[in-house]
Amino acid sequence: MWYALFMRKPYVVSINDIRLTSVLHALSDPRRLQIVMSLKGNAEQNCAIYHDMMPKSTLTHHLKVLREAGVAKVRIEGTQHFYSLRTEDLEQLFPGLLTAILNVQSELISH
Amino acid sequence: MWYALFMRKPYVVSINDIRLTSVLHALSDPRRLQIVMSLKGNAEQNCAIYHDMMPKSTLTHHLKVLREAGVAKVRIEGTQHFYSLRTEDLEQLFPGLLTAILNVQSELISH
DNA sequence: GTCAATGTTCTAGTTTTTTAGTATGAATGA
DNA sequence: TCATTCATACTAAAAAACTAGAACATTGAC
Repeated sequence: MWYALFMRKPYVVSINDIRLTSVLHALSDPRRLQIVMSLKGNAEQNCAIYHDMMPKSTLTHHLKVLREAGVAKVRIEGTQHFYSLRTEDLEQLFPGLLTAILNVQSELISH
Repeated sequence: MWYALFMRKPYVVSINDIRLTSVLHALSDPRRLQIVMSLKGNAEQNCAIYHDMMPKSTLTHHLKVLREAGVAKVRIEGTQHFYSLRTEDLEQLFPGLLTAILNVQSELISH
């Protein structure tokens, strides 16, 4: 379609629209938090590594929540999507928050 | 007083049962986060100050979520309930987390 | 063009959460 | 005892979130 050129880049939430409640909500789901933990240390992950965690459509949903909250961003390369955390943006808005969360021991994450 | 022994103590979540996802979920609601912010700096607040924010039963619900997640605790004095944050427990489990959240500027909290 | 690989969108069913009215309980003072 | 205050419990309805199957879209290789 004619607008395909504009859709190649996924919508990214402006740093000015990131809000704490949305970020906390995005991080409050065990599966999303697991995804976020896997992106620790500026890691970039392809969706494929999560496919044993959940069905594709469920994964897409969770990644969308993370993107729309401003927690994660995606880089598209061919047919593959590579996800990473918006570490700098989050640090700027909420100093120390992401670090504190990423440092939590796995036993304390969820029941 | 002798009958103090029979006084109902509110259920308190053991520190061993506090989980990050539950804490983040509790903090992800704008009204609950507003309550938490009002408890900053070891403040202790009586429920009454929140009564212009929402109906009593709604307030009770939100306070219960905060208590059950291990974010807040309550001290009962007569008919009044005084709420405060479990600052030390949270700092022990999730170093830096609560501080990071309490330091967020109000404009960045919610839409 | 056709095909396979990779993800998204659409949709619906289920579960969880939020809200708030009403009823109930516990403590206090007259 | 009785009324009052303060807060929780119960209940039901509405809203939001989660899950996942099926269809669709995009890319790259042949």
